[in-house]
Amino acid sequence: MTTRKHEEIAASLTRDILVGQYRCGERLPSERDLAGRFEANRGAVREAMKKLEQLGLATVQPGGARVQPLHEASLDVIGHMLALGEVPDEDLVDQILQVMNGLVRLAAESAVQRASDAEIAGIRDRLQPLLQTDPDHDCHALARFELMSAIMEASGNLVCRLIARSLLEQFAPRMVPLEGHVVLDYDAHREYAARLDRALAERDVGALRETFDAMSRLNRESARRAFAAVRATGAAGAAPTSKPGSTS
Amino acid sequence: MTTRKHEEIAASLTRDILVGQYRCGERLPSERDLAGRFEANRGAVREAMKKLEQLGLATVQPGGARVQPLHEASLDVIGHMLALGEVPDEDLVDQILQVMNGLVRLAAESAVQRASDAEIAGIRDRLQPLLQTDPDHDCHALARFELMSAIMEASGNLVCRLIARSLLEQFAPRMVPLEGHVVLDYDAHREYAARLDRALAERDVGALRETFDAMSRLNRESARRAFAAVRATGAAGAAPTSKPGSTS
DNA sequence: CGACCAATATGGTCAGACCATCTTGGTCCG
DNA sequence: CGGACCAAGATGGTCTGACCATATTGGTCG
Repeated sequence: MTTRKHEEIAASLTRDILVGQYRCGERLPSERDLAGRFEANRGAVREAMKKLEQLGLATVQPGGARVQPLHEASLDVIGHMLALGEVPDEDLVDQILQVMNGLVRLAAESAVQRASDAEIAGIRDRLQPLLQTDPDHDCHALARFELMSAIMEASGNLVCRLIARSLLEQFAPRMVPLEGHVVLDYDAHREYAARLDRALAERDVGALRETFDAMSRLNRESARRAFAAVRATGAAGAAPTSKPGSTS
Repeated sequence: MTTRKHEEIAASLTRDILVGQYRCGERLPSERDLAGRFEANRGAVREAMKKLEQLGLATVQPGGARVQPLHEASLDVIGHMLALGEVPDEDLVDQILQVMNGLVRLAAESAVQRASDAEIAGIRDRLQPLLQTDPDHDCHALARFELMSAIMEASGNLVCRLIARSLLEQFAPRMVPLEGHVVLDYDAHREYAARLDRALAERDVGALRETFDAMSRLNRESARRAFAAVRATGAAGAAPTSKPGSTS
């Protein structure tokens, strides 16, 4: 292992806080204390505390560091929460899917209203792979990702892009354990892609919204089935039930 | 003097990057070089670089730090971008409003579908101040904020909450210069609040969506007018530090 | 019992050094 | 002449130790 003490310390403390080892408002051990426990110098502990503060999990002040309520944390905690168990928390994944779908919908609306014909055409090009009878799993996933990226870029909404990118970066790596259990309804995707193509061509915001809402339901249902499949196979895996939505 | 060298350095570098002083992909000066320029310890420069990396504005690697494309940055850059000028960028504010409105709409949908009757009642309670003929500016703003918070909490969607909170924390402080130029249509707000109240009571998702979309248009238009007002007054004056009477 | 104050603990900062790795520039071979 | 190769310098990463300002803590005094 690459002697990166501060990462090890930060990961340990992050996990301890997220699973409730340290309660909200409680004081964390002092930096010198932690340095002793982890057999590291105080600089390493200090960098770890900086990371905790950046994640919004704790506030570091002269006199001691205190744990903050989860709902005041940074968006970046999502990745750590997803990584708590071997399989991500299903409720949290559903929340992410809802937000992601909402953001893409918003971006698509902006794109339809703002983007040039060339940009719209670019999006529709990315839509072509989804219109074909192409059951290849990876290609389909890649096409969906590129479609989303194109929509985000054409939306001209930087805020939307930043959030979606951040969420996706934390979300995607943790979905690998479920990848094999996802069964997509390619026919439905093809149908929605066709509707999307038409809505884009005619710049029909209403149809766009309806289609994205339908795709949202499809994606969430698909994830739900994948979790059910994982539960059915991996009965031994025990995930600590840390519910999002917490104290006040 | 804050004597916090690393904050000063980070702020300076952040600003330089955001205004295009350093172009994307370009190498930043070395830590030792920057330490010399800012007459600071390398540790301070190092902490500043950590901050830049956390903001997603630069990647620090052995061999040098390089500037990253803006669309790969963290959501936290929004606050710095808003702070670039005396008055925030209008387009960026509109993007934020769009995303915030979308998030609240999503949260409200989730709340209507998931929350208990007591929680829905709690939201409707927060709606009461908006239903009265109460032209007080600050009270109205506070009521809208609390309504949003209640909806976010009742949604049970942690992701939504974290994003909205982060956005609001960066957004709200920068809106102070425009505060005095915002003219709200209280009648329209009252009408929408009534529709919202009805939609919540009947858990009518369709009506909820329509109302939030209408409120989104109202808020964006309100912001647009405020910017126009600022441009009209600030064009001649040098220092637009207007104090419109009441302080919070 | 409460207010006050000193001793202690804690985080914040700084300085200097060493190490692993990347960059850079020259050199050597084909 | 061009490309591969290698050594020297530069750069970030880490560690050690120390000092300072302030918050905490516990005792003391009124």
